[in-house]
Amino acid sequence: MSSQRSGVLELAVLGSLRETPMHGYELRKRLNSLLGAFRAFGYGSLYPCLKELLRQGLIEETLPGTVKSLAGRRSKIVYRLTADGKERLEDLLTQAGPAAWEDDGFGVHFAFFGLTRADVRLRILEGRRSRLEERRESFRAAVSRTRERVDSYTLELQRHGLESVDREVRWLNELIASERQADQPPGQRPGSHTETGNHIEGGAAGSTG
Amino acid sequence: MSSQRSGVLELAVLGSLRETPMHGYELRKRLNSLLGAFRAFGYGSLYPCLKELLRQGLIEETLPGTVKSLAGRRSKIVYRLTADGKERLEDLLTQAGPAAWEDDGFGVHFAFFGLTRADVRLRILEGRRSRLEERRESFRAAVSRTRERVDSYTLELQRHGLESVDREVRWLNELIASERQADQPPGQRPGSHTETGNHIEGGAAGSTG
DNA sequence: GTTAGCATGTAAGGAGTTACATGATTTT
DNA sequence: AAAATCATGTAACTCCTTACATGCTAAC
Repeated sequence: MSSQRSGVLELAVLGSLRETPMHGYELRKRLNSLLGAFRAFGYGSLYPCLKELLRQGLIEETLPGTVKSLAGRRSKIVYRLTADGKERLEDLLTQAGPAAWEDDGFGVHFAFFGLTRADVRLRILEGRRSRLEERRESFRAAVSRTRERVDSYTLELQRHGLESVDREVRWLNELIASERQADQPPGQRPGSHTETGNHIEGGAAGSTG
Repeated sequence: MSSQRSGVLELAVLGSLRETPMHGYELRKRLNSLLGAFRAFGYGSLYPCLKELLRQGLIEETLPGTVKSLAGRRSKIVYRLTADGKERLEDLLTQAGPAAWEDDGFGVHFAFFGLTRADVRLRILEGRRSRLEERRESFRAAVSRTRERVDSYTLELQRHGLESVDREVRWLNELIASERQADQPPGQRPGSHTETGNHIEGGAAGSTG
């Protein structure tokens, strides 16, 4: 009701505002285009979240005009991170616990990998992989356990699920290898991974379409 | 709290109990092995749901045959569908609305395709495909919109998402083709655009039932 | 001068989850 | 007889969703 303490939204909002101050409406569009696959938030989620973050002093309103020259438009409230908000974001980005391995959490964390420390990135990717490997094993067990007692749709569901999980594990393997390789040269710190830094390209880009 | 009116759990529980009467603990294991990829329910979800279904008269308790002489205290409660429960299940299985196209809903509906009418199966598969095609388009839009302004992780996330969605669309295409072929015998479908390129031989069409 | 879309919110509540509590039965 | 696991439940809570309400403003 009154306190959105954790969950994916807070991270998504803080992460987005860190890069670009925005007002709520725009934020929602950005978020939903960024995370399209995983989630889609409504205003009913966003505005209460912004309100709560404001109350906690993690973000602040900046009246239009002070930021970019929006030529006198009013009734827009542009939010940006405060110092506390940046600290909080750092905390969230550094938390590589189970929440970062579940479907939603992983998607959001990955979306902000650009702001995340290299060692944390690796821990999240590996945690996610373990999580999926568990799932894969339980799938395999299910398939072999129910091989005869089950109709063909159930079987197909499990088969397809198994294949999807398997694919994602391989994707993660490539990402992890890529991260490790980028981590090899001593002293290489993130900061400019635009074209030549620690990009992902080689591994995961199958480009088969 | 007190009423689990809709949602995936009800369908999952009714569908499972239709095939085999069970007690809660076993039901949970079955469910989580059946749906492993999509969801995993805890007892805190299941027992309240069973309680509510009982209250609605959709399921009933049946005492296990081997009851040890325990005055008033039963150790296992086996549930099975009532006539009303079967009716309700029919209803749920026939509902091919948006809820059956979202991730969770689709998984559960698909898991019980063996109990679902052929035309409803087709509608669900096609609805799901449309849903994913929408998602794919919004992904494509996002990718081309942000091609230059975005770091490589975000790009990779979108690329991977796009590929996953694409794969699932192809999977659905095969399933739909397979369903259509199994549906052919009565006669040709009038005015349907058959862009059917590849069908799934020995695939998911119900031959094992 | 009214539709369409931008922009901001609130109240109520859904659909589970988490943590906890307890007893029965099987295994060691 | 201790440990493990089977089995059933509840209270409190979380995180978000839905439906609603409102005003501004750009466009036709």
